[in-house]
Amino acid sequence: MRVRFAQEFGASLFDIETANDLKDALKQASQRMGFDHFALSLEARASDDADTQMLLHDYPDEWAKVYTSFDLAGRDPVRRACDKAFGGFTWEAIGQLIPMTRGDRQMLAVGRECGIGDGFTIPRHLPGMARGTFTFAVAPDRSLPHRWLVAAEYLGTLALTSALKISDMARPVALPRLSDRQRECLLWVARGKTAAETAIILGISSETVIQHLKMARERYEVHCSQSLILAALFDGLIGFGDVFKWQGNVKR
Amino acid sequence: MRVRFAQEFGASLFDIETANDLKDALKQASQRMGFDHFALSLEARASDDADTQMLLHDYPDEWAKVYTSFDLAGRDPVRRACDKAFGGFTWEAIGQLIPMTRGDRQMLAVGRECGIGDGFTIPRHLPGMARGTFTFAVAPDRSLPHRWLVAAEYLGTLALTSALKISDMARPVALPRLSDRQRECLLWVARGKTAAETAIILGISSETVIQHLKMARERYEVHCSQSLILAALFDGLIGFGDVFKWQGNVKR
DNA sequence: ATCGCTATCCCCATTTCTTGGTATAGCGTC
DNA sequence: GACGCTATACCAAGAAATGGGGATAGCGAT
Repeated sequence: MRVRFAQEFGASLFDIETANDLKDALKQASQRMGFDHFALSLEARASDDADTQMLLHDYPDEWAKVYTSFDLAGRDPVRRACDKAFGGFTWEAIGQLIPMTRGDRQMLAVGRECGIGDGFTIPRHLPGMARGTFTFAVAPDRSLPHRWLVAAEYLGTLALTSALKISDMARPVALPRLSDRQRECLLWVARGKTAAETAIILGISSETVIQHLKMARERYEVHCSQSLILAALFDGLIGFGDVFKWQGNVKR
Repeated sequence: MRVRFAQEFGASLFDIETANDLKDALKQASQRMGFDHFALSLEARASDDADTQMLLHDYPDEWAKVYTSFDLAGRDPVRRACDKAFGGFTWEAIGQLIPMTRGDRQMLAVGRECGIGDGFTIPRHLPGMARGTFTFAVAPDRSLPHRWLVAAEYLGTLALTSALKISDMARPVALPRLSDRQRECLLWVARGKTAAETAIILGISSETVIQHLKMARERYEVHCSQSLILAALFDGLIGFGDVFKWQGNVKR
């Protein structure tokens, strides 16, 4: 029965062509499945500054207002957990994915006061293209319809696929290209070495290392090494394995 | 019935602790669901370490031999399609995701000759950490059990999660804990702000920001902000979403 | 009520990064 | 050969980070 619903509703998503239609359909479906609210968030890389974000939700106004006006996105534990999970997770299990600070717990509590209780969030990522999340949530006095989570995982994915299609965000951006030397310097800096140390390791002048990093920053259009490292990491140019493994000890 | 199976089998995955047990369980489950074969592939990001790859499958020996000996992974259309889809896709629909060359079709044909017909592949990616795929396949003369795809999307995800857990068991127990303020400062620095700018944003003295960062570095036992950011990112204390959403009008 | 933790603020010396230049040499293409 | 691109190397000024000292106040728990 639930599988049937998921398949039929999923199929209907393919015909949807506007964000508004998608929102209405998702609202209906989420309530039909026993959830009180949904939220779809999609962020994509785009070549120019076209619209790169899509946010559809039927959260209480109060929560939306609090969330945006208090800059809560930056400390949202749900967002962080999304970088740690292959699939959907319930909010009560976030503590198993990431360390929860006091502020994190407080934020969830504020959410409850605004009418958002427990939730089930499905994170999805297309490297170099887009990232999205789909959340099903219930009111504070209710519990998640666990029997629907299997269908939710499926439908959340399809909803994000549909949103991606609608927003025409599917165009990948040309990734900045770094030379081997630039990447090598970047990697050693990411490992915590200074430019001078990197110079010794690579057997070149420290000025040259600085120049390589300078060029790399220009290509990524960032102005500090932190941003450069994060961008390269996000794009897959370097990986955590590259950074941590050389340290030998498996501390992390 | 299918949801029930997905939930029960999914729950059983949490207790699995070795790759062999996982393989046996997946083999059983995939056949129970009407598939003939499965394949799980997980690559944790590292440049040159064998331990960071996991490949579990029950494909025919012949296909596995052809695949590896001809290094077909580099030109596998299924792998390419994985970079384009948020969720599971059937192989017959690959043409809608990526342009199919003659070589692509030929490769699928070779697969059929080796006993692999149609398939349903679920791609998953954790930026900077890992990438994985889970494939359910059937023999050439059979068709995919479409009613099971909803459950497959769910179980494939859980299987990858389980594989990640298994391969990552050397994780340290006690993660350094940062205070909310420390994390907040760290986050703004990761976003490319200087300590002075962060101070203005948070409405505190720049000396205090510096102090918070100092403490955070001490707790993580690193001596530079780069290492601090990477460690916090790896541990899930901050996330890519936290960082990039605030980079002006998002380039990334 | 004391202890531990946190948040806030301050000073200083030194190192490192960032940005703006310039310059040489090699390599492949047109 | 001229042109564009890349890797290499150097200089200088100013901004920023790092590591070493401090101090006060609040808050919750034992």
